[in-house]
Amino acid sequence: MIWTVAVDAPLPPLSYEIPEAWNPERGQSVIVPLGSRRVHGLLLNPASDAHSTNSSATKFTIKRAVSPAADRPRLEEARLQWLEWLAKYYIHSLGETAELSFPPLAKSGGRRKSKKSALINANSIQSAGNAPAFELNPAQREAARAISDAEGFHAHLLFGVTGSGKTEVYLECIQRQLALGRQALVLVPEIALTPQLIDRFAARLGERIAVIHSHLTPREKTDNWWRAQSAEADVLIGARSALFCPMPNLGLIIIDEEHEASFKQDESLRYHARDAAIVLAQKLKVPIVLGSATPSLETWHNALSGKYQRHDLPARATNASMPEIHVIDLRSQREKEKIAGRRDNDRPFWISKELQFALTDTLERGEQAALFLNRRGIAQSVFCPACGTKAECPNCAVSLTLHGRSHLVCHYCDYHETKKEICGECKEGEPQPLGLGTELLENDLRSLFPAARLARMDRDEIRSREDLEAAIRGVEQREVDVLIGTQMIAKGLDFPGLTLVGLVMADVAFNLPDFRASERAFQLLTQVAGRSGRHLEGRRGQVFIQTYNPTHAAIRFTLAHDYEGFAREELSFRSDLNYPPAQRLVALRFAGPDADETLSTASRVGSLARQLIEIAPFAGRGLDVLGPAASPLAKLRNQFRFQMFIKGQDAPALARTLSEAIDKNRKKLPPKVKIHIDVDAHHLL
DNA sequence: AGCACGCCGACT
DNA sequence: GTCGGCGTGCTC
Repeated sequence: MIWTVAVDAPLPPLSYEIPEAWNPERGQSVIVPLGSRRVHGLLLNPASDAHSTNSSATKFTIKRAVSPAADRPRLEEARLQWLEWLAKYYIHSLGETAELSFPPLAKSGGRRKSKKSALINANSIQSAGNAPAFELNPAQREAARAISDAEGFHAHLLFGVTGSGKTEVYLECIQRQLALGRQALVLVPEIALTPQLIDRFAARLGERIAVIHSHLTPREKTDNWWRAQSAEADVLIGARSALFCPMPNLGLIIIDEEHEASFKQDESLRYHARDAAIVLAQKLKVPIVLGSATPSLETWHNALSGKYQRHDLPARATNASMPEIHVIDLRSQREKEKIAGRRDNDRPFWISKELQFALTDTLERGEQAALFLNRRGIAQSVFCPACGTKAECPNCAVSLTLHGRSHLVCHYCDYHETKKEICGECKEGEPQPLGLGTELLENDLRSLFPAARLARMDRDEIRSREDLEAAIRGVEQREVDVLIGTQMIAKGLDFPGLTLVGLVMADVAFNLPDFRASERAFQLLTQVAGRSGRHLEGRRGQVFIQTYNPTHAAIRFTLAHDYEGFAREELSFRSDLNYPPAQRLVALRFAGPDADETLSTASRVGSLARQLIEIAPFAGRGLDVLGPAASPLAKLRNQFRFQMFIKGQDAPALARTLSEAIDKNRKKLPPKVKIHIDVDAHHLL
């Protein structure tokens, strides 16, 4: 019996002989020979005789499968169709896509108890039964009811301001599903998968939860996968990859912080977990909830058009008010100082008087503050005042960042060198630091507030999940007065003592050559601001945004707590320029060791794309090809980078056709130039 | 992707 | 003499 089999290799499905005694069925896994190796394969369809004779006429002989894959359960039809959709839409091998549905190791022979308790705090589980029944407020109750009442596929947007208690709505919806004997899947951004979140779920749902994320060991992943797959766990909480776990009774999918960029995978299968989850929910005919205080414009667009049903949580769940936001214009700050002819000697250049006073107040009250800056290190770069030379990475087209007193580091590869006392170019000037980073903030604050206990959270300080957890615990237990951090402190953290947030230089977020920069800046500003005063009563949390560009839309609308206003303005801009969500966008990336060769390859693919647009079925459908042009990060790790964009509703379809054309002509193109197609690309640098 | 095969350069 | 660099081609 001949079957087409999706093999775990970057190849289209291949034909294999499957013994009838195995009772082969679509969706079953087998082991097949491939060249000199043995790989996993997924049975797709029995090949019709006509087909098999046809293809066997073309020189290869069909091999026999080795064995059934003993510990891989059969995938159900809805999941198979979903995998087929994923592979086609994101232009990736079906076999490699299917491979994501299975755990990295073989099933263990029992003794799994100890691992699990290490993951989930025992105290939280114990309190599960007697956790006080949480009183939902009317908005939460109405949202949970509306989401739970509808049967079958429905997409919901839970639009709740920071601190509005979206998690309580999720929990209510989950418990209703569990009562019906179904399972639930909760996807959260990787960074949010802290004990803070898991404990909260465990406290309400007990021990029947499983967790999957990239910081687990293969053994832990495998064990949690089996607990969800066997329905020993009712709820699976995980990062994007958890979507692939074949849960048998899935009744509800939740995507928390759906706007988060980390839901888009940037290599291999370049899927967006939120979009993939929507399609999975459709195939499984189950409801899906997207939650955010700052929805992605894609999601907002779908809510406006009625594709998604919207539920609002307009106020914080506690009695706390939204924080009070102050915008500090750094330009006028400079002016004032010039006029005064002096500046306070003890005040670092990056902190305004207003923010300094607010910090002093907060510390005197015994409350906590957080300073946010989206940059690590001491200084962005060092430059020579005599000849103007800037220290650059020899492997990447980026400047070297100063860490500590004299350590120059590349943030994109592992290159580092020691800062010279005298400029290597002109042998005259002494290289000076330029700009600022979190490490500098920490140093300066240490002298400014010697009594304050400081903690820094960025990629230099926090290298493991354990570090992250320890740092969070430190702030929770009030062992820290001022928290200094990058992106890392922006997301989902809930610290009751935190009443002041300072954004040291908001501009870093929106001065990027990416059409989503403004959206991301707004989300970041709103989310960071949302950490302040979440549990204050009778007084508002304080937020200071320092910027050189106070009229930027991201700042204006954050100041007014006006997501809808921001979305309206930004959507009209996107629509004018044919950017998503008005149109679809596909990025083609070219990377190779030789700039000319890489560019000429990109150009050839570009003219191929333009030719394809001229012919059916794409002709006259408003497709646009932009570029190729050098990427904003023109060289990384000695690879020159160029990119090209396809815009238009049919962009993914054109990309598929283009991909086939590239494959067919692959031997005519230089082998060292890597070509990647990114459907619905998000990172454009 | 992974692996074999094959063709050149530089060592024990 | 052979070890190993990677360019090329193939996998039912």
